[in-house]
Order: sequence, then structure tokens, then C-alpha cells
Amino acid sequence: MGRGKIVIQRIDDSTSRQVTFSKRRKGLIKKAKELAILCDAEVGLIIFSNTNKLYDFASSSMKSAIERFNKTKMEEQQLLNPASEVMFWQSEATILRQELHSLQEAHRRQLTGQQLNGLSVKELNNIESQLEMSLRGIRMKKEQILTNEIKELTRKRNLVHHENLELSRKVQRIHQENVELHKKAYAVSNRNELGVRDTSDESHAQVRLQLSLPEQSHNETSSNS
Amino acid sequence: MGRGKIVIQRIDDSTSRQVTFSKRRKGLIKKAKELAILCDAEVGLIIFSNTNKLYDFASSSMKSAIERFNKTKMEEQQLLNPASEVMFWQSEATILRQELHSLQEAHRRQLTGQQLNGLSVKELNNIESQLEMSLRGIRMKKEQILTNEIKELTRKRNLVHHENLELSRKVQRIHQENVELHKKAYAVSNRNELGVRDTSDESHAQVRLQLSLPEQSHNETSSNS
DNA sequence: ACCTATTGATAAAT
DNA sequence: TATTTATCAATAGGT
Repeated sequence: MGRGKIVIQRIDDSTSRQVTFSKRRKGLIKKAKELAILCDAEVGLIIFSNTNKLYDFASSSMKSAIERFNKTKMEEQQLLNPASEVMFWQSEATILRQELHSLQEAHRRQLTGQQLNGLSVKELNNIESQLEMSLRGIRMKKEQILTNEIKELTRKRNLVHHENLELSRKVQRIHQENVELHKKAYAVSNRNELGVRDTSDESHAQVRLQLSLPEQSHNETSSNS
Repeated sequence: MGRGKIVIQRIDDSTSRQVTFSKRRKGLIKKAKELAILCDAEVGLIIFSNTNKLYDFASSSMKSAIERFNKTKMEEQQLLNPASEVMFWQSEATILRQELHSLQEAHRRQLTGQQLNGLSVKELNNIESQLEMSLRGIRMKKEQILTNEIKELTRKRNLVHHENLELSRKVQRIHQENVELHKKAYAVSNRNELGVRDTSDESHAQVRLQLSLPEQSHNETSSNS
């Protein structure tokens, strides 16, 4: 249909190619429309020129056409090869995941400096709670270790405290002996005119003060490591 | 182009419609092919008959055409309405996430009873590491609290230990006084025939034994809380 | 972008 | 569904 016949092969002349593209593209889209209307068909047509410009037509919507196409193709695939069904789903999931990832990346880049809005947080929470289950094991282990450390330290602290009390008792006991010896020494020195300094009151007071400290060690005071 | 002109509207007669569909579909696909070859264009054509049968043509592959279409449309959207860009990406992400989720669900159902294969774990790890970043804040806070508790307990333990040492020194000091008083008392009793029991060796040994305990409290022994 | 000779597509009949 | 054929539509090449 034209002044002369043409062979169907790439048109070398750039200008001719462009002209032919315009004419035929228009014709193709017109015929696609006509087919959709005349025959009650769903048609989707995508055309990219060699200059990367997009022209498209869809009788309902391209989204609908593509989804229906994918659905149909999937079903075909399923019927064709049910054994490799899993592999098919895997590859589909991988593709979707990649798209999802790039979308999230782009989104994140766009949100730079902006606060994370409620929707994103909500969506993340869903995945987060799923993953938290996985992470819980590790966290529990970690916490258990730390808790054990605390327990152990508490135990040692109590041990030391106990020793402290024992020593305090010993101090008292020795002090008691001291006092009694002192009395004897005093009685003897009185009889023999010997001058002995009485330190019992002072040392007794100091011991009582020290004994009370271990019980008060929960309070904040100066520290030494 | 035919024995008579026709108006472009749905063909009521089912048979005619089917016939026309066959002819025009063939013609449309032929012209799509020609356009792709002549003009070096990427063409994708999807046709669903009113009986839900799929016919399609793609110069390279439908996958390629659809992806290129989506990419181009996204870019157009971006240029068209940069203000609602974020919302666009969000809705796209939501759609993909839903698709991804349903795919994963289907996949999981198919894998019921089978072990989670390496790929799934690997894929989960990617998301997991992303979420770990979010969770890290909480975990760090928690650990910090526990660490502070440990530190505090350590501090108190040292405090008690220190007091313990102080008491030990006091025991020694008092013991020293005790010994000296004892010597005096002994000297006096010798001179005055008084019987005084000498307990210095025994008490001295006990004090030295108790003093060594605080330093050894790291070893595992019985506990009391 | 328009023109138009010519080819290609297809409606209707078989 | 395929073939035929008369007719119309699309378009190649020129302006």
C-alpha cells in the first residue's frame, strides 16, 4: 500500500524511518482501537521508538492488561510445568523483591532529612514484629548472660559482706578480750601505779561505726574501682 | 477495506465478531511486527479475546517491554507531580509488598513440610540486617541499663571490700594493742603470780586467715543470697 | 504536513 | 476455518 512495494527490514535512512514510524504507529494504534471496539477485546499496545520515546494504547488500562497478561502467563506456566512451579514463584518473588528493594531505596533517599511518617513506621512494624521473633533468641541469650553476671556479682557481694560481718564479730570479740585485759591491766596498774592510756571508748565507737557501713552500702557515696 | 464500509462499534453477531477478530488480530500483529522491524522499535502487544484467550506479540520480550513501560511511566509520574512523589512511591511499594507477601505465602504453602531452603534464609538476612538497625537502639538502651547495673554492683562490691580491708586493719591494730596489753598483763601476772590465759597465737592465726578471704572471693564456693 | 498512486487489509460471500 | 474477491484503508514516495 504505497507508491511502491517495500521489503520489511530496518529502514536505513533516518528521516524515512522517522516518517514511516509516525505513520505506521498511528495506523497500528488506530487498528488496535478498532479491534478492541469491534471485537470486544482487551488490547494493550506498547511502542518504544528507537529514540526511546514511549507510545502506548490500552483499551481499558495498561495496568489491567499487564496484570491479566501476567496472570494468564503464570497459569500457562503452571499447567505447562507444575514440577518447576516453585522455581517459577521463587524467580517471581526475587524479581518483586528487587523492585521492592529499589523502591524502598529510592523512597529512603527521598525521605532524607524528613521524619519517617506514620505509615512507614506502621508498615515497618509488621515486618519488625516478624523479625523480632527471630532476633528474640539472640537477645534472650545475651540478656541471660548479663543477668547471670549480675547474679554472680550479687552473690560475691553477699559473700564479701558475710565475711565483713564475720570480721566485725571477730573485732568485737577481740575488742571484748581487749577490754577485759584492759580492765585487768588497769586494776594491776592502779595497784602498781602504772600509767596506761584507756582507748576502749574510742575504739569501741569506731568499730560500731564500721559495722553499720556494710548494711548501708546501697546508698550512693564516693566510689573506688 | 472490504466489500462494504463498516462502522467502528461492537459487532453484535457473535460469529462475525469471531471472524473479524481472527482477521484483524492477525493483521494487527503483522503490522506490529513490521513496525518493530522497519523502524527499529520495541513493540509489545497484548490481546485478550472476549473469550478470554490471550494473543500477544513482543519484538524483544514482553517482560522487557513491560519493565521498560513501567520504568518510563514512573519517570513520567516523577516529572509530572514531584510534590506527591512520595505518595506515589508509597502506593507502589504497598502494592509490591502485597504482591510479594502473597507470593511468599503461596511459596510457603507449597513448602509446607519442607525445610526452609538456603535462599529464603539468605533473603531474610537482608531484611533482618535492615531491621536490626532499627532494633539496635532499643537493645543498646537495654544493654546500657544492665551494664550500668553491673557497674554499680561492682562499685558497691569494691566499696564493701574496702570496708572489709579497713576492718581487717582495725582488727590488726586492736589485736596489736591486745598483744601489747597482754604482754604487760603477762609481765604483771608473772610478777604478781596472776594466771592469765594467753590467746594471742590463736587469735592472730584466725585474723590472718579471715583477711585472706576477701581476695579469694572470686573463686566458686557456696552462695547465700 | 499534504497528496495520491499503489499496495495491503479485510468484509462478505462461499 | 480457509479461500475468494471486490472494495476500502493505509501508506510510500514525492511535494
